[in-house]
Amino acid sequence: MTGPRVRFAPSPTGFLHVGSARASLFNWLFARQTGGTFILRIEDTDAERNRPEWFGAITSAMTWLGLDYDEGPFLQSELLADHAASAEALFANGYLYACDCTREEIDERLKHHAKPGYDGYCRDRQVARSERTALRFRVPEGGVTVVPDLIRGDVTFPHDSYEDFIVVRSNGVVLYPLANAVDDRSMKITHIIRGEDLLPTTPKQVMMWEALNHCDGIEPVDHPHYAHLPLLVNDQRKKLSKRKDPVAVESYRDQGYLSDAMVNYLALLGWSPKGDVEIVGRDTMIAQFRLEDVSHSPALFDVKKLLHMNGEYLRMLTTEQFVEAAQPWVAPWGSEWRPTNYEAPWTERQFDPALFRQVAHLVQERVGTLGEIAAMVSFFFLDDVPYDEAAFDKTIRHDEVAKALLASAIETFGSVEWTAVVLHDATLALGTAFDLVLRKSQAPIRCAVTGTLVGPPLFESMELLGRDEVIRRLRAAVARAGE
RNA sequence: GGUCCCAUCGUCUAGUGGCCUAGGACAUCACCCUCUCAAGGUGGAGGCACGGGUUCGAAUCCCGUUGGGACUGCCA
Repeated sequence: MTGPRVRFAPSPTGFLHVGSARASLFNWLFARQTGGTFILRIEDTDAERNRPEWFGAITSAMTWLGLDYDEGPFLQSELLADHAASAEALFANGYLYACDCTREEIDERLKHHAKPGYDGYCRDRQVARSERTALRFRVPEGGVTVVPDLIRGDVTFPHDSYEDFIVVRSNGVVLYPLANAVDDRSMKITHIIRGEDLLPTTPKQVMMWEALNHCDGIEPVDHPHYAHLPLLVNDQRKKLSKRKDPVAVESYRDQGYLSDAMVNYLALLGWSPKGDVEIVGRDTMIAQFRLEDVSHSPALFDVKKLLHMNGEYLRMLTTEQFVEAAQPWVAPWGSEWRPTNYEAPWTERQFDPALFRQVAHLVQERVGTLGEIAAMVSFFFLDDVPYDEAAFDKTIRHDEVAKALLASAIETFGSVEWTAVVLHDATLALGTAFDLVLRKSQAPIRCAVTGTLVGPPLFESMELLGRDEVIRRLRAAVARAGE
């Protein structure tokens, strides 16, 4: 394999962040288009923040999204020896120096200076290394580092704006900028595609990459190409927050968003396919994707548009596919995967798969997510109609005409041919007798049969429910109104 | 404060000097369809942040202003 090599390198925080998912998607699209290699690397060096058991959430979310990787997952925690060796080489070649300053001491010294950070106090003190010393990188004095970015062009950073940053903590852990660069070198990464928030730290990595290339005994490696993707922001125009914003990909899956819709929507954030069509499959995205075409400005993650797009995808499904996709929400007990903290409104005994199959097309064009299905069809399976009290009061309990109409309906429906068309006509005739238009005459019947005023088409629903059950419900509603 | 990034309808975007009277999508409004709710159809409103330049010609190139954001940790 001689194509580009790219990697997705998330830290395991318990779920896949939508911003990370998009970064992963763009890496994947680039790799698939160029015949390159897509590598998954879990950045778990910060033992205090990372939970080993959490990276499973990342791989399962990626699998759901269809972002298959060619190598990995590699755990950065298993590459610690490499990091340490590189740090030693940098130290031996004079690029790193020991520092025993505490944060307090530095703050004290810098109290009267406007510029925060580090003052270079230990730069030339030849401090002996100990378990109290960290290793800092000797940032070149003067000059600049240029980051070649495929999306933004060359970005120039003056060295003066960088303090001598810490590379190795006093406890021996090699920090992100070096660990990341070392792994990218050993994995022969050619293109680093990641979020724009990492752009300011990129010069550190470039400087260390360059320093490594000049260390004795280390084979020089070509610098990679960079591509910094625009940030995903919330309606405050701030970077998506793990605390305040719904960012877990898993939660969208739980709500019943389709993988294809999610991927399509994510791709549209910062990129767009040719022409006026936005609904495009993975093949089209792979064929048309260009890093050069990626937008420069932050994009707002708009759930409304995602919801619309999901509805479009839901409606493109055949009824069979729709029924299949709905299983985790309508029959979770028989489903391999099921949404977390979810319970169907009915029991396995109450649920009738054959009936659901017949009902499915009635809801397929009405829902935005698979998670909305159950509430819409629960009246088919529940023995006790789930009444919307406000609707019941308004259309039945406090309406004497409606009560009389229901009584007539019970009589009429007892003998008519049991098809949606006939039921429609019968209700129309019933309405005429009471001087009501169909929209009015169907309301109390709908409420009595389904419990609410909104839902799937009434007459088809009644046909599927059957004469006996419908009449039972009409009687129950009349009795209930008389209580 | 410093460094860097960014700037087309409310939102996501098309647009790479003349095809722009700025196109599409979501949201929104109206109408149509209609047994409810949706879905669907038709139509409307809505934008090049501002100021200078360059050019015969600028949404597109340059400069400045303003505004927004990211980073600035012994996190990643």
